[in-house]
Amino acid sequence: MLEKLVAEGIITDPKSPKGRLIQAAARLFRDKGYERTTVRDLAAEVGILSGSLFHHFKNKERILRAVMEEAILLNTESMKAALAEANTAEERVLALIKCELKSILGDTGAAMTVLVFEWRSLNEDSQKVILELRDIYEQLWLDALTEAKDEGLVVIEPFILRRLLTGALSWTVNWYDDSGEMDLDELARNALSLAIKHNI
Amino acid sequence: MLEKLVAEGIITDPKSPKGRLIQAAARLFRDKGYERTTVRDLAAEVGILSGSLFHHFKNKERILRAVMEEAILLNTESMKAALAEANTAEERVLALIKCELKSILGDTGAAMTVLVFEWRSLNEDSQKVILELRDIYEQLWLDALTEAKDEGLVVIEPFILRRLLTGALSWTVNWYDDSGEMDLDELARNALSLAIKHNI
DNA sequence: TACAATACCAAGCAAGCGCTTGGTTAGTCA
DNA sequence: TGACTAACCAAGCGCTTGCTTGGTATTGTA
Repeated sequence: MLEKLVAEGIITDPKSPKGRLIQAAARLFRDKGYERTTVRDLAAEVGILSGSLFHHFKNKERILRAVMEEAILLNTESMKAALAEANTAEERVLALIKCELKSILGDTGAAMTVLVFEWRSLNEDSQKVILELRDIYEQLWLDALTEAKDEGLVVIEPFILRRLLTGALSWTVNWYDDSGEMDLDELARNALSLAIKHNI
Repeated sequence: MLEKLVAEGIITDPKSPKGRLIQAAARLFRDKGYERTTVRDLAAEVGILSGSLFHHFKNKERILRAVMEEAILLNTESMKAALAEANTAEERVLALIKCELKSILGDTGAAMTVLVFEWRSLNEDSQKVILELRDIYEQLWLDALTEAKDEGLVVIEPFILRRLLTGALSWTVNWYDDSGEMDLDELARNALSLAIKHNI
């Protein structure tokens, strides 16, 4: 999946200098926030001097944009893949929940957290770019939830439900501990039970 | 309620210079973020020069702390009041949801948003102080949700449910528009239906 | 082996930052 | 009236910030 996107030039190779910089930026932006992270912090993290960053990106904000852009592109693809393997409406909703939780709590977690919490640090142009990518991503959610609503699995309006779920899921980054008792699948089932009325 | 807390010296009078500064800081910190808000921004907002801020607070971080401290104190009191008027477990959960939504989307919304999203800008000491106040606040939630679970209204473990709800509710600040079709009561009922199994 | 293109260094600039200092003004109350 | 205090000004200091510039290694390709 990742290799394919790298080969297509959609995502920067994480082993390249630029790719490693994007990864490091994601971590630092999540941990310290975009504003508190200096270009010197970023450079030190990949072992270069601060001025050398600007060989890879024209300014600091573009690094943030790259982090967000690649995160959303990658996770849109993995959601599509997960949807393709689900057979019922409920399975599709659960698949999306698992996918989003994995993206938030797993390897791309840093970037996803940045995507959610550092939005306002983007300039107008960048916001437009990311927004278009988000729309594609969100449409996958809306389609699945609308289908679930049509089948009577869900009572809340799909786009309201999605927004409530967005908050609930993205907030997990602030409390969920994957070394604790509850594994990610169980967390996903709990989240599913917010959305769907089971008859147990 | 507010007058009482002001009279007791728990909350700064919002009409005093210091109180107006806290209010303005809440708005600016929400809109621009703590880091992006300069002491010059803060001072200009209340019509003084930047240096004069430090007559009221020893440093910028203490302004953030004051914003958070007063927000949580005020809203803990209003939650207690709302709970006192509810008669069943379900009513109590709904009361807390409404209360939290009001605090996020109403007058204290700026401060509550700051409380949720600017946590890491507090230093260690301040985090401890605010954490103690949060514990009191969260215990009100846990008690209500535990009661609901005991009565079979809820299937998820109370402290997991609370955390999912925290995210869902606090995220509303990013999308809910009170001039739109859905009023706050309906939003609260939607949120309640995440938590509680109805037999409708 | 020539030669770009890529990746980086060394040094530092201009602007903005939080905060300090010493002093002034306006209001309160004995 | 005079002592006291809360609120603020005027000026600027020391530091950090994002970013620039001109040059140098390193790498891939023919």
